[in-house]
Amino acid sequence: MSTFSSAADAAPAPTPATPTTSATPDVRPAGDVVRATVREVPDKVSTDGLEAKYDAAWTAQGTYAFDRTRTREQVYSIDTPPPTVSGSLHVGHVFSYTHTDVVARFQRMRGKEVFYPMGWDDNGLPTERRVQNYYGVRCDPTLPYVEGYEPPHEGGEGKSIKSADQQPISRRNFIELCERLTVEDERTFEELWRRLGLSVDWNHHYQTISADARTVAQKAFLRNLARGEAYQAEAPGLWDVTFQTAVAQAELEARDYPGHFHRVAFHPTSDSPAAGTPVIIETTRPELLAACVALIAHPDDERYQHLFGTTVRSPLFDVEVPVVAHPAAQADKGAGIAMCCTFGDLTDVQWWRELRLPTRSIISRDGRITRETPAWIETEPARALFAELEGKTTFSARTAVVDALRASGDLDGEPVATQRKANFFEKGDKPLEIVTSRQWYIRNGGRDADLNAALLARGAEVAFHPDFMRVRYDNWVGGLNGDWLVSRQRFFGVSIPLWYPVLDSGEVDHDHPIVPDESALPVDPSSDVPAGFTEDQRGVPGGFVGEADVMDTWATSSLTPQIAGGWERDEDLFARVFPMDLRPQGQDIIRTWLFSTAVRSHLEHDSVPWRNAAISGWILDPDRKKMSKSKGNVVTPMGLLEEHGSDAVRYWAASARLGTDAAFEVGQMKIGRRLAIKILNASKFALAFGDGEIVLDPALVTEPLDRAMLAGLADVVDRATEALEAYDHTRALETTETFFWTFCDDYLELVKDRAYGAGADSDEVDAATRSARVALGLALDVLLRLFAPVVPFATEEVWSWWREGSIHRAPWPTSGPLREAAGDADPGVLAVAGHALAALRKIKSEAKVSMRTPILSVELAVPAAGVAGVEASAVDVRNGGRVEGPLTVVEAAAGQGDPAVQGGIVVVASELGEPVVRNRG
RNA sequence: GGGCCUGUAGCUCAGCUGGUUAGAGCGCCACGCUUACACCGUGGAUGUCGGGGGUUCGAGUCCCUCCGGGCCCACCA
Repeated sequence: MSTFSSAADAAPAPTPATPTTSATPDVRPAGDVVRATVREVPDKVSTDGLEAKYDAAWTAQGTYAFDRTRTREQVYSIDTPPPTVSGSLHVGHVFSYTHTDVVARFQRMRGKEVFYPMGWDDNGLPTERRVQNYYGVRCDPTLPYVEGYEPPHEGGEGKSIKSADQQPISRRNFIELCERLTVEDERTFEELWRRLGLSVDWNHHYQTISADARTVAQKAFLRNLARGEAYQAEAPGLWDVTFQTAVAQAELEARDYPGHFHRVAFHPTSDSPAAGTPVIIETTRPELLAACVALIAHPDDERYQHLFGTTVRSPLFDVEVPVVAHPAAQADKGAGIAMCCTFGDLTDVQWWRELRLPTRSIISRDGRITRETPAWIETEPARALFAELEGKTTFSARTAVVDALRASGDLDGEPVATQRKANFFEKGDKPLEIVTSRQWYIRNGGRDADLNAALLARGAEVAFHPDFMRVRYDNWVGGLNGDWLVSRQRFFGVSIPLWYPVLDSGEVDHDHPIVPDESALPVDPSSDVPAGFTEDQRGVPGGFVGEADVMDTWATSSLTPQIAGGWERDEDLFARVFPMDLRPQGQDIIRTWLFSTAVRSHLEHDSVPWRNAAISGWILDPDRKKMSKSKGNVVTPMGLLEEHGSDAVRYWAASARLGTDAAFEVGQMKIGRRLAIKILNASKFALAFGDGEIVLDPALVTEPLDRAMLAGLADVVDRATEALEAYDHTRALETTETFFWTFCDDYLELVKDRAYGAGADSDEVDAATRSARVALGLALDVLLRLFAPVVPFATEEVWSWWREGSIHRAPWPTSGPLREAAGDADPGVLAVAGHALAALRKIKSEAKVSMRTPILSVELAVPAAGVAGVEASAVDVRNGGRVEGPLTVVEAAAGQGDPAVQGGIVVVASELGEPVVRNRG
């Protein structure tokens, strides 16, 4: 499958089918009043089926199609996280992708042309495992490509297949199977995203294992190599014995690991001043005793001064090792004197390097003790003992060594259980070992203070949302202790695009890699042949060998802006979208994805990759634990959307701030559903008055209450806009929502009768009625657009009743026209009128009668500040409260009334009419 | 050990630069089928703002300290 199939590649851009697909500023010449005609309002509104209806409509109309003729300034580009296919999407994805979509929709309505691609991450261990099990194959890069290959079986879902039963195939065949398998996953994922209402331009999607992505990854690597930013080194490094691959610092995870302290006696040599007194060290890894190269204590440690410069002999293996001083040794740890082995941990590596100690490695790459007795073990009993350890796992070797120590009397006391921390590969389940190997690195500031400072400065150029997430970036960059290890000894992935000459001696010359021409990318060195060579020269003296390693999956994902933006493939597009505006992502991968992307962009483009980073929080279980992928599967995202509706689920997601963990709460979704339904119903009502023509002319709004409402709405628009500009969608939603409920509960009730035209005898609509109708139209017009980013389906449905085109291409509202209509009206008038209405309702509620019951007379004591407001809206208050007799307003005495209850308005006296009883069938 | 976030009504959360008597929704109680909505409406009850100190005329908000949750880094002798 091609990465960017379609419209996006072929300039010019698709012409939007509807005239309003491009946002225009919400400014119009005076007198150019929008006249909307209401049509087709359903008798019974519903949110059901809106997802399918509008997904189809948006696709057909190209509502979200990216117009690539726009300039960089007009574009808002998003570096979407590519979800791992072969995993499954869970509620956490729905949560964070909704946040991004809210931003995308807002920016689009603000007039930006939004570049919002979708990627699929199908390059990595999850896909590798899945392809193995599904097809019963495994990747063996030494094998040649087979044209038209068919796997032994298909659909071996669920159970894993022993590697012996897997058919070995070439890397290229393996990648093809991966692409075949992930097509289905991607279809499922796309269905979910469409149903959720992500306003992605589906013409722009990519796969991290596609030829285009591989080309970008390899090209960027070759550029790094050419500039000296990529290099190889033979060095001890962290190694996962299960996956048998080197592991990068960023993939480490410290976990608790049970172990034991063992006190082990070393014996000073006969010429030592300490001869005769054993030196006791403590170790949790006695199985490494044979790999001991020194005992090390802190230079200031009084206890060991007399030993520095002398030698001791190890127990059992009888190897002579020096006792040396090094400041990294800590007097308060263990016995204060450590056994340095090559290599037990990273401190050992440091000592080995700085003290120039010999290398005595006994752990092989499969995590077992070497199968050859090392030369430095000389005595016969020692060699015999080691022979027994050969091939054992570290676990059983430890038992054997401890037994031998106990037998020889060199174990001081019995092992003491302890809980220690060990480094694990985040996807592995055995502690990492340290083995020496040749690996490729990319400079990331871990060994270079200048580069480190430059990358910290890049971080400072990015606006983090929320800002405190920047600390994670700074801490990580500041704490780096080595360059980025990018080579992996895996079989599936993007190849490191290099070959090496084979010398006449038959040795491989790693120092002079053979580099492909960029035009030849992507290459697979295990099956492709470097220029100037032929396949029969592979692996023979005078010929070449291909680099067997693949790149770290982050080495590809760190280039998502380049992959999605068309770097070096579509430079015209790239110039319009890069550096991107937004990187949305989870907080857990700041040190990996976010940082590595910053590194690549800095090195290749001397630029930040994006200006903003929006970091979403976790979804927590009801028991406040992070909802893991496996647990998340209990509630499938599609099930959620089907049960509650997409608008409802989006509402739940949008209610949580960026960077803050949120509870998985069905209740919040129900509220969202209620909001969506309310939007439909209130809109239906607001559009129901008059002859169906809504004239959105601010000049026609004359009534104080209507003006007050619009003045309040103008404030809401300003506040919501400001919040969204600051990536605070929660505040924008809350502000809008609060206003909306007041609008429904109070304003609609107050204005209802006047809008119907009650009291107007003639066909001629009087000014007060017209004022209400116009105000309703203006308010609805704005409210719908304010809600559109969060509740795209219900708002689009309402829009379709009376407006042209998609609301999602309508301009974001501005407060200008509302203020024009409101004049100098005080928004407080609506609040006061609402309080007065509530006071009247309370009379009926306490009398336990229907709200339709008329009030024959009432006297209200209103706080001084509200008197004018109640008087100005008296007609509406009377209508809303069904006051059929006198409504008297007096000023409340100081201390009278509770401001928290009906704004301090107190009913002094009231008389109710006969309760209205009416049964509607 | 270092750092970040967090602790407000039974639940989920607002509370911006310190300023009347601390808010919302859900849930709960009572009432009401009102020509937008019963997937509804109306009214009501509910808080030692984690504890303790301090600054201030005034602290949920600022400072110190302790306690509880979550996370990141470091810690493998």
